[in-house]
Amino acid sequence: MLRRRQRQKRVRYQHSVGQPPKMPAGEAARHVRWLHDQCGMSLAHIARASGTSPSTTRRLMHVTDDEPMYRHVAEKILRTRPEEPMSLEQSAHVDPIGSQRRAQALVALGFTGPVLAVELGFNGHVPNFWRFFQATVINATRRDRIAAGYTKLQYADPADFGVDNQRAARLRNIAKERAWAPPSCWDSDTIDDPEAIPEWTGACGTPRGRYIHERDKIRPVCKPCARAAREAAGQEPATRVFSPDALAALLANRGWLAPDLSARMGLAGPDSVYRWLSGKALPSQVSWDLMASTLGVTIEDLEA
DNA sequence: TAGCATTCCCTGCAGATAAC
DNA sequence: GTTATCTGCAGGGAATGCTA
Repeated sequence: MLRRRQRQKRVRYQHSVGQPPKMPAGEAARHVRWLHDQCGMSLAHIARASGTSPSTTRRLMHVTDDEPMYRHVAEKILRTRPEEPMSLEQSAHVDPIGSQRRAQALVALGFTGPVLAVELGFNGHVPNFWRFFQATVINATRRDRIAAGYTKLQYADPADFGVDNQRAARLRNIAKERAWAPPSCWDSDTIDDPEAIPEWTGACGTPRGRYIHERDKIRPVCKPCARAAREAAGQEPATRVFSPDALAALLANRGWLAPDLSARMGLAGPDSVYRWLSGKALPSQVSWDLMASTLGVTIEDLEA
């Protein structure tokens, strides 16, 4: 009761001096949006820095200018200053295809994961470099770092970066198995085009390209040429491709979530299942078999 | 045997929602 | 209006399996 009287008294005083407890959220909302969009701060980071709740900062991203909010909360928000400014362009999400092709091209030259994890801006973290090939979006800063590293390395010799011949040959074999094209197969003006294909033969993507692959022994036959040859022959693809959509549909049919499947498969946690569902990782053959038996389907039911 | 590739474990972020 | 909690997911470090 006493607190209530004190609060009513304070509210009367605030009104009398022209500062009611609530004020339009517009100014605070614009400040939060500026900190988030222009300065690269996360909403939780803004909440911590201002001493408010994360849900408050999140709400302010969507309120209208005249929507009321508490003055003391708005003042905390307005006092918050940006940390480590990052431009909107730097934090924007972009298509990773061109960056992935550049990294693949450098592997095809014989550069190893540890070298590329340093030179392409992964802070030397090798697992993240290899995981990057499954990314569906990246930010513009990463794209620019990879482009800079590609420019530096595309005509370089891996030996100059401490890569011995044996390791370089192994990496070139890996690229070969995955049909990753070297820099010579890409043009700088088309490498970022999702529709572009690497030019191994001068006629890739056509039956003639497949013929040139065979004639000149350019191995492996690139995917566009193999597809063109299959289509010309009216054949279905022979390689197995795991389908995240098929897995998602099977889980939905059973009412299972990722943790349910991981528990039934005996995995330590749901992380791998999340990565299979998102397409960011492919299951090993053993995991694929186990997944199929756990779901009571054949491995073909999990193919694309 | 070295080191690459994959998986696991942990932490933190964002969205949704119930509770205060 | 604010806080607490849960879920899904991404990223970093470490461990382990695999291969040349």
